[in-house]
Amino acid sequence: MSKKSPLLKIDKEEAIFEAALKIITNKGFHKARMSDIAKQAGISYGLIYHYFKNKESLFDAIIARWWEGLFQCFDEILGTDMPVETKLRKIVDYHLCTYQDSPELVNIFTTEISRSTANLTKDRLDRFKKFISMTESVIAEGQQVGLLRSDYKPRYLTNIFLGALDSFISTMVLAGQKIKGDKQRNTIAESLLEVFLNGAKSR
Amino acid sequence: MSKKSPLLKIDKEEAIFEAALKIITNKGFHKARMSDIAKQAGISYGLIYHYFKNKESLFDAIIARWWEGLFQCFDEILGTDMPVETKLRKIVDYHLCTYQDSPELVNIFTTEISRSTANLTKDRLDRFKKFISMTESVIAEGQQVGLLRSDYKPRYLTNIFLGALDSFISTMVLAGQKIKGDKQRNTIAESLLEVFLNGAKSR
Amino acid sequence: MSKKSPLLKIDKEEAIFEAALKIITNKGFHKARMSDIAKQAGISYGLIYHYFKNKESLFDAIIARWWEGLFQCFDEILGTDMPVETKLRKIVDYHLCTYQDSPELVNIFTTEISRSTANLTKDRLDRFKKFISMTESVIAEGQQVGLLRSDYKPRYLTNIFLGALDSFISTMVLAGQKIKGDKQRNTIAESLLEVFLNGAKSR
Amino acid sequence: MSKKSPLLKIDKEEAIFEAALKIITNKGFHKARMSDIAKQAGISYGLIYHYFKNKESLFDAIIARWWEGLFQCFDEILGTDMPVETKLRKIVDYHLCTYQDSPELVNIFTTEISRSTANLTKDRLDRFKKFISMTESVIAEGQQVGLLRSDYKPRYLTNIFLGALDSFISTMVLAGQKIKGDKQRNTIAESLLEVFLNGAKSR
DNA sequence: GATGAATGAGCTTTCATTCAT
DNA sequence: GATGAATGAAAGCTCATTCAT
Repeated sequence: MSKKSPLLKIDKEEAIFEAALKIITNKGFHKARMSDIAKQAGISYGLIYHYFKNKESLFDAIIARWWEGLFQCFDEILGTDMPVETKLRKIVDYHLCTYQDSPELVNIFTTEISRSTANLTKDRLDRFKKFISMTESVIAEGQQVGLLRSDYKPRYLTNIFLGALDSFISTMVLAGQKIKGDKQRNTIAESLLEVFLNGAKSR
Repeated sequence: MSKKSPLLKIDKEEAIFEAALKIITNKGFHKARMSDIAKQAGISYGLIYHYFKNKESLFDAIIARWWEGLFQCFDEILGTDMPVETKLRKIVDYHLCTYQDSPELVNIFTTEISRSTANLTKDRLDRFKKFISMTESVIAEGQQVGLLRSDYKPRYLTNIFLGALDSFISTMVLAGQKIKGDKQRNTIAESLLEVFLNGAKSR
Repeated sequence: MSKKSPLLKIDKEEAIFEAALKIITNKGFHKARMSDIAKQAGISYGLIYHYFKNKESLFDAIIARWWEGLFQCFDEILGTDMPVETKLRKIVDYHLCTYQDSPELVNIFTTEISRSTANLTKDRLDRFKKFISMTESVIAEGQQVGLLRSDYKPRYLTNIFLGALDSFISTMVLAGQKIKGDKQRNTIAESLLEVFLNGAKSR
Repeated sequence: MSKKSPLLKIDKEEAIFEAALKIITNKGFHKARMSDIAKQAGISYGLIYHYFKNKESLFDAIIARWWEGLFQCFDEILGTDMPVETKLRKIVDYHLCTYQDSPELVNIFTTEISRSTANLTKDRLDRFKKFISMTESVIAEGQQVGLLRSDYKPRYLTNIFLGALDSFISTMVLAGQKIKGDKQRNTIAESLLEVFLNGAKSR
């Protein structure tokens, strides 16, 4: 990149990663060219293949980063006795925080995975289902403890919960909006949760 | 009458349309080949170009059908004195009914337009924004008449509403679920609306 | 064409012919589409194939008309005792008169045959060579009777003669100029001939 | 040094250039396939696109080489006090020398540009007109200094001059003739000029 | 005769991937 | 590690030609 301080191996891989994020966000996976990514990363395109097997695996690496963070989030949630409200709040926070840090990562997840049947491999779908069902287990717990109404299937409430969350993010993605600071992030999280909890609360 | 009841002109165009719906749903717009579509429609691929200028305009025709129905739905809603609940219900119904009739159409809208920045042309984005803002006007009306809480921006509530709706559909799309009959459709519509209205109700 | 007076067979063939002239002139043989020609002729494109075997033979028909006129011109020249100046003048006149009547015909001959190796079939080349050699025989006759200098090969003088003639026409073709009336045609013919005869005259 | 002396970058581009010259000469621009050119150049056809944007620009590169040489020739002519005969001789020489070196280049210019309205873009036509008018300025100078007769428009004499020149070359092109050595080239140049100067001389 | 829907070979162009240097 | 020249499969699109009506 710069003449004076050449990137270390790990930095270069990261540079490619970031470049891919940006390009895939802008053009979509199919229209993103390896040469675009290389140019964005400031390297020759042949070099990408030293760090990533091919375009697909570069894509997988991106998706993996999303899932790793998310599943780690669930590790801190599942099987604990923290209140259901807090668990849901943590799920919301993971989405919003990641969006704050790397809107592109969330965008790619939203556009290329969570909505696209086209890019779905077996692996990707499995992880997606796992995510849904882990969320559903939190919702179900909420029904068991009497926080959420039990007259709807947990899957329905899960859909509504994740849908509202996803919609916020998608709208911001489409509009190119950034979350400005932690305060705005909190407002969004709170209104999201409150409407959901209120709407779905047991009575 | 005829030996094997050949398709009329309009039917042939419709056959291509349906084939495109199916193929694009399965493979996504970019991986969908014109030759796939032709094969699915049972015609030679050169013929597609008699009915549609190119791949893009075939795609546009698909999207147009979605928007036409939706905007017609809004024509019946906006500027009338029907209750806000009914208006929201009609929006939900349009989505679910269309999904019932043609899951592929809804799928394509969901995956290729409402979530994808890559396929967004100016025209497509404009229609999308129009849709959001018409929905928002219904939500805002709900706030004015005291049905919905006014301490959130109408745009927030709109996101939550559309997000929940969209999520239901996306989940069904991903899982390949069909809506089985009008009864199930009603159940979904009602639970969706009730949770939203309850969660967002003024107090 | 018109509802009231449908074209006779011969007229329709002529209409196609004229349309082909115009389209090929404008776009060149390769870019001229049969559908362009049909549209120009006011008929459906399938009908062209009732009158002409295929695109190539339509092209041949055009070229044939040129050659027929030209060879008829030579029939009136060769083997007669008319002065060489008159003979040359007749060759010039054929070119200019045809250009006056149908600039497109001359244009096609000039651009697609007399200059293009690409469109040269054996047949076409043979007729072209025949044309050159008949002209050369007139030039040679001029040398024998002492009108033209004999220290150059007849082929050289032929080239100069035909080149000057061709150049006039090509320039007019490129510039889209028409010959305005017989008077201008005469002026051109005379200056052409005078310069040539004077330059090539025996001394 | 190297195992089999691979072509340098510049050589490879030149190889494609030469291959294109040959193929376009044989088949014409429209029938010349990129794959033909690649095969002729001994490379894969994808590689052509590393060196030339597309077929059109490969064509333009060919034409550009012709014009560059020609306009350079005029640079050495215009605005100098060299005799008009010498100037005309230099124009003739450029054509004949180029033909000697690269008959294909001259052929393509002659067949695809100077005679074809089909391949004429605005740019190409402009350069062509520039060429005509620079020649005309030399002719006009000849009229002013009393070398050439002034009772004809300079444009007429220009047509005759360029026509004779062009015709020689076209005839050789069509017949596949080569200019054998400088001596033959001189003979052609001299006879061409003498006939023209003599025919057009002032008296 | 007349139409234009239907066919499919054939072309240009793109771009992921490889590999010699 | 780094480069970018080289490859060639793959896809969109065109259009001459056929043929059922």
